Amino acid sequence: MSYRILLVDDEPDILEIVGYNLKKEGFEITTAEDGLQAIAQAKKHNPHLIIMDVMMPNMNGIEACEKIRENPALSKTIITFLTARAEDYSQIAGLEAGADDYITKPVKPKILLSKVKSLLRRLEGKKEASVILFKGIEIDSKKYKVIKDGAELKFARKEFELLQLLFTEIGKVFTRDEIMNTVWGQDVFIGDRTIDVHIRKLREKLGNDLIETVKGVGYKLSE
Amino acid sequence: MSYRILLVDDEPDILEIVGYNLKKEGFEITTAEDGLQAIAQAKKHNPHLIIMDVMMPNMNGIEACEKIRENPALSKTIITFLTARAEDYSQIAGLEAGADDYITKPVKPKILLSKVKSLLRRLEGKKEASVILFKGIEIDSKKYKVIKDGAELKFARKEFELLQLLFTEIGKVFTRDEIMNTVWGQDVFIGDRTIDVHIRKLREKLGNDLIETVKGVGYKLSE
DNA sequence: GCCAATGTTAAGAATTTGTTAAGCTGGTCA
DNA sequence: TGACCAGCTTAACAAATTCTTAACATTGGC
Repeated sequence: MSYRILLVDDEPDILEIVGYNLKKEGFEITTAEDGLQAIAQAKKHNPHLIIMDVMMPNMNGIEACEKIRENPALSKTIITFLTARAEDYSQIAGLEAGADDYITKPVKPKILLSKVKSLLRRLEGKKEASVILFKGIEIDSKKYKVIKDGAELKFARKEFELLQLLFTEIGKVFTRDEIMNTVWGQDVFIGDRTIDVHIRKLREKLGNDLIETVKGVGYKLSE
Repeated sequence: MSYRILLVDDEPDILEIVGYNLKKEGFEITTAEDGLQAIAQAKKHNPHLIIMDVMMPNMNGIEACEKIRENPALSKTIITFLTARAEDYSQIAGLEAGADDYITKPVKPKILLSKVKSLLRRLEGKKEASVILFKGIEIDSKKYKVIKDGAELKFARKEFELLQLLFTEIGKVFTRDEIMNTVWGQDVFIGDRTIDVHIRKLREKLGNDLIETVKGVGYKLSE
């Protein structure tokens, strides 16, 4: 049996693009264009996962999420918000509403997929350790939060994703290629300096001795 | 980390179809259109698996396979031929060239996938032993790190790669040609002294009695 | 002892990375 | 709608490191 996913967004374009990508992977897709429809569809199809825009007419995503969470029949449904805010991930209201995760627009197929898969994996019983601790730095990839010495630090999206990548394997050298493919995606071309600039920002916030340059190869977390 | 697969065929159609199917499964795909390209890509990306057509311009698959097999850095790479001959596996010249398996055209996605997966399963067990220990020297190729007697030593890229090569087979003599091809690549021309200089730097850092000169032949780790 | 192969050294070429500031974009808010 | 803003990318230059070379010294096998 394949997983059922409910897509909710008031822009038909988004529904189409995201829907296409998910269908290609074998998921069963249902769609809705506002919060009210979303609730109706959720009841009808009992989806495993709901990907929902926050800003919508009739009823916004937060409210819809709360309503859905009140329904015991849907207690196991995972809810993810789609949000345009690329600023500070952790600030977004909505975890309180019972959401499990966030996906930011513009949606990148690769990231979307890996996220969807990782979310659905929970249903199979496997849990992902979403919090990593190293050198007094705590990364909560579920909440997009970084805490250093007890204080929360703010990271822009690319910065966060880059940091997250480096933390996936502490000490391992990530080549520029790997970094580009993971953070920017396969078919995005950016200049070499761009990665440096992001690394610099991370160093600015986390100190100079966390990230080590391996000249000619890439970057790594220094142990 | 996902598996890297190198696809080699002179027909772009094949590359596209097969590539599409493999990407869908989460593999990282690189492509090449003849034997020469294949060798270059293999060196660059160090794929886990190479799926290669036999008949190609510039350099055919058999030759390319032999070349790749000569490269110690690619010793763990699995090579599979794509062949139109549905006759008798044993007839096909090529196992001698070091190939691991055959896939016959026309390629059926399902069969391809199950074969690819079964081939890659072989690697699971071996799981890149990325750390080698010898004479109190520890080399971690993932982390680009060398530890001698507990202390970490710094190596520049070429130095590290040269050292890494020597460690791929302890005691084996590596000729200057082998060293050049592996560390510098096929089409780079450097003077003879260059290798010496790098060897010297290694000796400087690791002691004079680790690397032995075999005059007229090359270098090796002394046992 | 001769001669080709290798060792050594330091200089400067070449490459890679760091830094800064400016421009662009897309979203937000009045 | 338009001004504003944060985030991303780029370009240009600076700095740092690595790589290569050339010139000369030394070695070891024949």
